Amino acid sequence: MNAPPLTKNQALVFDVLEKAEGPLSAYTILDKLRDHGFRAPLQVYRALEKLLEYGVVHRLESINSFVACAHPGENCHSHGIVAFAICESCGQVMEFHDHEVDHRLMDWTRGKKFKAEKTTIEIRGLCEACAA
Amino acid sequence: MNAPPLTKNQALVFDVLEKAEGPLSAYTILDKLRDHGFRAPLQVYRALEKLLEYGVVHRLESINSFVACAHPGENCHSHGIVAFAICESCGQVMEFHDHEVDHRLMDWTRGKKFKAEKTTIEIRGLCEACAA
DNA sequence: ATCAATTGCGTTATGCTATAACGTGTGCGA
DNA sequence: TCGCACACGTTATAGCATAACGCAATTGAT
Repeated sequence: MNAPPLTKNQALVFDVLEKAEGPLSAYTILDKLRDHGFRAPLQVYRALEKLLEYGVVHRLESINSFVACAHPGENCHSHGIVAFAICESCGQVMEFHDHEVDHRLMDWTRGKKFKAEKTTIEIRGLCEACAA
Repeated sequence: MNAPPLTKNQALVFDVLEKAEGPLSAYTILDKLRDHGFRAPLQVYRALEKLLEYGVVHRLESINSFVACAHPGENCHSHGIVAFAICESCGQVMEFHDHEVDHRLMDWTRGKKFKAEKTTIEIRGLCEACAA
């Protein structure tokens, strides 16, 4: 699932996410792109759908937001399960991968014959700077 | 954080969740409780807030729904991180705990000096019956 | 070359999820 | 008895996401 060349809207949305300090909601992205002609949520959601598919953007389920993948250029889907630590104070997101966690979860799903499609791991709390 | 006696609304909401086959959205709960006098979303959300606090109900972030804890009577918060496998076909939810996963995530947060408050692990896919 | 299928795009409308803000009543300890 | 905390009810609003329609551009098989 490597990313094909992005369309205009996809590139605009991706650009906003990449330049952002932290995760953004779809409507925040929309507002940032009004000057570029965006007028409706669907324009954002449709672009996001593709960017998620290509693996260059992640969705943070617990805060209804989106963030650019921390591994530009690479195919993030191949790193196994992606985990996130989200600071509830400053909004910063750290993305990481842990193969041992993947392994444990896969063991569990295998044992239950559960066919996993998409796994979410999100840790909310305070980053080092904000916890001080 | 053991559960104090539930108020009327809390008991009603909890009862609906416990008798349900799978997770329910707040608005679905509301509809099921109209006969009991519920008229507004806040009545549900306020009850859910407490039930979540008491640990007798879990929120499934990835599907904006709520489910009764699978360990009635016990204090679920003491089991460590709760993980869920959610069947996208039949809606059934399996709740489980894996201390090794907890450890790995805690190791990571310790290393980053990240103060974890709430961790979400949700696996979406197909249960054994539905995958067949 | 042409037709059909696919994909992206724009727009309007709508539905679902969640909370703000205000007021009421009740119980309980100082 | 006063003040406080808490549950509750109601109205309104904010925030998140998609349905359904139509148009334009691209591609690719015949």
